[in-house]
Amino acid sequence: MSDQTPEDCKICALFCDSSNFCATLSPPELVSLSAKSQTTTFKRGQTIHDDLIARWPIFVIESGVMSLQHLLNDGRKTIAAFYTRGDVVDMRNSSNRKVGHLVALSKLKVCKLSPRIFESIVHSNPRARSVIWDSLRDQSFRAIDHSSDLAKKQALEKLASFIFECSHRNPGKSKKDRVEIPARRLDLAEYLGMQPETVSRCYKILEDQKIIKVSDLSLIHILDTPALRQIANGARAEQTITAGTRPNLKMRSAG
Amino acid sequence: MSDQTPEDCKICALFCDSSNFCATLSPPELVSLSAKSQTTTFKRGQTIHDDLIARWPIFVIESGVMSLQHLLNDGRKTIAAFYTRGDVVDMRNSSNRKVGHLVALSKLKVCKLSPRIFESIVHSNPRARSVIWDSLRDQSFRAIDHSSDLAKKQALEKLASFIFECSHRNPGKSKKDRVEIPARRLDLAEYLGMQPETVSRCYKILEDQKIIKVSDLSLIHILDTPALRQIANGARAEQTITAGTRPNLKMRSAG
DNA sequence: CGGCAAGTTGAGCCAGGTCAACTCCGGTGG
DNA sequence: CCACCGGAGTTGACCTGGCTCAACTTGCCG
Repeated sequence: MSDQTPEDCKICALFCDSSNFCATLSPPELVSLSAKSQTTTFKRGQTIHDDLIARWPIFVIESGVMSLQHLLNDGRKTIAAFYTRGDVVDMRNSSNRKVGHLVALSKLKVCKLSPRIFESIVHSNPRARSVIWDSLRDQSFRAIDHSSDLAKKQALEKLASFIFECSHRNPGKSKKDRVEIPARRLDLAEYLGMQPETVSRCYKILEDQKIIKVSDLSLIHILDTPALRQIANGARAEQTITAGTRPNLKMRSAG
Repeated sequence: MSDQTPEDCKICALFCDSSNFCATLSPPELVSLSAKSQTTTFKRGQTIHDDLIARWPIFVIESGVMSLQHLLNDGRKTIAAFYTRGDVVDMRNSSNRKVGHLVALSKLKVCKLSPRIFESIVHSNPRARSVIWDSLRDQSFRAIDHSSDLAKKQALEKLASFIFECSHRNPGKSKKDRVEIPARRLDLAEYLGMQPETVSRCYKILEDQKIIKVSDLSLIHILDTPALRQIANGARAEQTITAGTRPNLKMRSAG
């Protein structure tokens, strides 16, 4: 049975991650899906063009990070959603509505699936259907969560939420207290609806309060999970940006 | 054939609206779904309890408006999503993740569907599956759109976007320029991540600029669609809240 | 090593949050 | 039928979180 599994699939995100969508498939299904699929890579900043999406509306993120961006008329940019390893992106209605541009935020590898084969597998295999349905529903609720973060949370609270979101989204890699942030400060700001300067200041506050430690621009250690959770859930920090930085700055300039 | 259609179904939102999900069903399918479904009504402000959702995780909005609310620890409330007539709500993963509370925003009638029958229809009927899948994907993209509205738009821009969102969501009722707003000011504020006072001020600006006319708290007329569209798409209004109201207020107090 | 892009720090300002007073309206009871 | 009440909405005045702009530092790539 395993000897029938195509080689490529053994390392594929859809096979290993993504709640094992491909692992629910029978070998013949897997072979036929694999035969009609293609991987493509993108460099950071590259946009996935509309005509490519029209031809291959369904794909899986193999590695790297992809963003769905919206642009306002005057140039303000928003990252409306992130997709990471194992996420299944289904753009089959992108022609009906203006969903935005897909842009690679890092070196990105995607596996484009044949819509026809995908559909026929979803039809015939109830377990596969259930997995893919759950994943789609999960994306929907993730977007809803993100909306509510943006709606009422303050900058510090949004950042704290985001750290937990990252930690939940790659449970393998992060050993609970180590969280990988898959984006640059600028991207992060665009996702959280704030300015890069503000992101930077918020990180500083969390570091000063010994709640996190920023080892690298893309890797942080959570030192005090309950405190971070408190902030993320909106137990309104008495230390806001103003209260947090300005006294510190004064102290620093005084010392 | 039509004599086999259960009476209840003829007026059901899932049958008439919702891209005609039920209309794709064969009479026997419809009969079996109908037999195992139940309608329930809620009053404004009522929460749909978790145990009800656990037993009936899939339902359709027949009439009225339902909201998905998130609550922060210090009491700040957000309406993360609206559901209106024809929307299919699938909460089958609500146990895995904290999705929030479902609260009726008006007199609400929902039709609870048997998950088992629903699943079997989705399995056997490709057209029904495609319709329901599209609808779920649409909900997802709607949430993503909403995120990007909240992330970078100013208050006035968010309100303008919201008016278009309402107009698109019940294309039947609104005769292009008449838009029904299905929520109170307070709910609207919670959905758009702003204060009721600010919502009120923004309406006033749009009225003063002769872009809309508010006939009733829940019904507005769009007088200048291009201008409203401009604002919604972020062609940064030179008239912000401050610039809009304060001069007016001065004029008023001077006159 | 030089040049550019990303990130950080600082200072000032403004959009919108906050609080308080007032109006409007639907329901209730006398 | 009107007096009263309470909750929703509106208006005004003030205040602040975070945006803006500018200067600086850091890190990456050739």
